[in-house]
Amino acid sequence: MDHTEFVNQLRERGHRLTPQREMILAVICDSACHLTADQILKRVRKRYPYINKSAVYRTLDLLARLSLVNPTDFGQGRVEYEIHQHPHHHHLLCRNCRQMVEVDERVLGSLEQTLRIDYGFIADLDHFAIYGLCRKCSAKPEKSQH
Amino acid sequence: MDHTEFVNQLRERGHRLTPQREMILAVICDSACHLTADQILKRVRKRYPYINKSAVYRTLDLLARLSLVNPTDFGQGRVEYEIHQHPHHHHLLCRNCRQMVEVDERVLGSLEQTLRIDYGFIADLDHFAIYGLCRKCSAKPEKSQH
DNA sequence: ATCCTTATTGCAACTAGTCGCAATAAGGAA
DNA sequence: TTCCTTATTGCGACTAGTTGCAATAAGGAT
Repeated sequence: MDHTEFVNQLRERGHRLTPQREMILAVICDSACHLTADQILKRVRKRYPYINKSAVYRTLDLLARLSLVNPTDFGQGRVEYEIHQHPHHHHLLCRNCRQMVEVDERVLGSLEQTLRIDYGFIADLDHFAIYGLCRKCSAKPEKSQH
Repeated sequence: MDHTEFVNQLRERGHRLTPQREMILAVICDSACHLTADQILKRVRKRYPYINKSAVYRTLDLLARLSLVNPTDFGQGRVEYEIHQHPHHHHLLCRNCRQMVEVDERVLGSLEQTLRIDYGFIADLDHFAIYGLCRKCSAKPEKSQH
């Protein structure tokens, strides 16, 4: 995926395009999967070793607010970023085997609707992963789950 | 709420009862609302100034694994603990006014069922808060949401 | 091309939480 | 009561992420 459209988005919405931001966006666009802030920092440093980690955190924060990247909170302080995609998918994370399953966004559709209609609450359901036990691990006896 | 039943639970499940653990449980039982690890540490220190923060984190971890306390991840690294209660409630957190609304656990019942039936995934839906905009804030124009 | 405003960066100090390891003490056995 | 095993604690060093502030530079105006 080309990152020029993301760069344009940034400019169009009144934010400055700095070399740091451009490099961070390029790294995220080039990656097929989720990246942690630290992985992004390390990859940017291959091109420009002087980049500061504050710039990375602040840029990721901005890109998330602009919905250009999507952070997913996997709990235990693990947050991973990926380019914002449609249709969005949610993440089921097995706490036993650590395997991650991606599910269609429609799975959370009725929850979103219930919260909106019954509570007037416009929920943002994209930002967390759901913990639990996957099909395999829930079938196993407790013992093998160490 | 008395904490002796929680202390007994600990012992019955083969864990040692240390003064540190007893004090941590007492603090959580005495509090009507959620507490962060740091708040718990500070309150325990009023009784016993020498307690170490590692002990607090490790105890909270243990109590959560035993389902005696319930940690809720509010995102941005904010985790708060409360005594495990039935029926459980979920947390809706407004990202604009920071107000928290508690909703009945049944609101997430059909999601839990869908994940179990369609994906064989036994979800633990108690551990996170749902971000979004509350009724008041979603009605306001964007401006006042600074 | 130069200037100007102010958004953004780098830095350094800070907070929250984790981890390995040696010392301690809980609680069962003798 | 004393001993023994080993779970638990305290410590200190570490990681991830945040923040205030001075220096820098993006990009619009002249």
